[in-house]
Amino acid sequence: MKSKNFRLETIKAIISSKEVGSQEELLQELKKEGFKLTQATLSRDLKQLKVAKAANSNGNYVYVLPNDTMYRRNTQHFSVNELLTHTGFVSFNFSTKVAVIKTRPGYAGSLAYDIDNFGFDEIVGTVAGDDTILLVVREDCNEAQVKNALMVLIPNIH
Amino acid sequence: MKSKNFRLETIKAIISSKEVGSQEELLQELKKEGFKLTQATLSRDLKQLKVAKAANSNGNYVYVLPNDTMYRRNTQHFSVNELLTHTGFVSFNFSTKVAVIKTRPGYAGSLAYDIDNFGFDEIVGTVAGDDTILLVVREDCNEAQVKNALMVLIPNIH
DNA sequence: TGGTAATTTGTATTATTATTCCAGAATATG
DNA sequence: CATATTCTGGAATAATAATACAAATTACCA
Repeated sequence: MKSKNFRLETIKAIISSKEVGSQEELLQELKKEGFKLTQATLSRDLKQLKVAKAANSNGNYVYVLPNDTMYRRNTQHFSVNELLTHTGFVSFNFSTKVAVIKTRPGYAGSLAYDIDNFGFDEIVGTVAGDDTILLVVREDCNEAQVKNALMVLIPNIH
Repeated sequence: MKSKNFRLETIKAIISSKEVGSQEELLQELKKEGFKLTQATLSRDLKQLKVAKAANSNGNYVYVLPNDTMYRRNTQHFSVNELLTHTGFVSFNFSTKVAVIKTRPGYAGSLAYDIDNFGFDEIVGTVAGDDTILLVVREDCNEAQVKNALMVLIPNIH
């Protein structure tokens, strides 16, 4: 029981201390630590550890340790479209190149994040509190245009 | 600029609502939503979104959305061995099938987690507070055995 | 508006990872 | 101790995902 668990611990330790991009690479690191195993076994280990591989901000793929939030799913089964709708949106107001979106408490951040991420041409930037988002609108855009654009993320904006 | 961002949003929506196990599968879902694209493009999308793939508790591989904690690395560069050592361990005491580990404040949870995960035969279960872990020890194990076993995780336990 | 730069995409190919089959070790268990 | 269970390597192979390259599309600016 010792050897395997120790190997798994070591894998976690390696992954959490340095960026590893492939199983080959990880095998090398493990070899350095005195382990001898094949890619097949490592693949099994990673599966058991639920280690994931994803791109980092540098555009490299790296292994990452799992955490519970990763696996959280929207239990309520909405359609994809409905899902996109559940943004906590409450109201939309416009005033001279500044738009204000009110959301349900706590929703402002994530909605603003989505808006930022979407990269709307019409929107210069956003600032979010807990239930309010300020949108700075591009000079040559009007309320209708902004509303229209946001409809992709907030279908019930009208 | 619209089409792609909308596709990315949809990918996130799909992944966060159902378990998807391969890019092929995800392509099908996207097709259902009216997108037409190739595996190559999807691969690039997933890279950009930093979507990860890992095993879930059912032994299936699923895509998971990234979260910041995933990418946290131990910046201080310890050797793997040193890393395994930094558990916040402070002291170990034993009293009739119950062991008590004191840790530095805040470390009890993660150490207990590691202990649980290791699956020591000698340990029936653990309960952790903020700086204290209670270990319930198997009837036929003594202090030395437990200490010995734990040494894998806490090299400086002696 | 025309033209160039930058981004996005598909195709084809390569790289990487998961799994299979199987037999032999290693470990647990009673 | 004997048997059952788990683990592993070896050797492919199947499955999956990443990318080089060129074409197409879109953004941007004088």
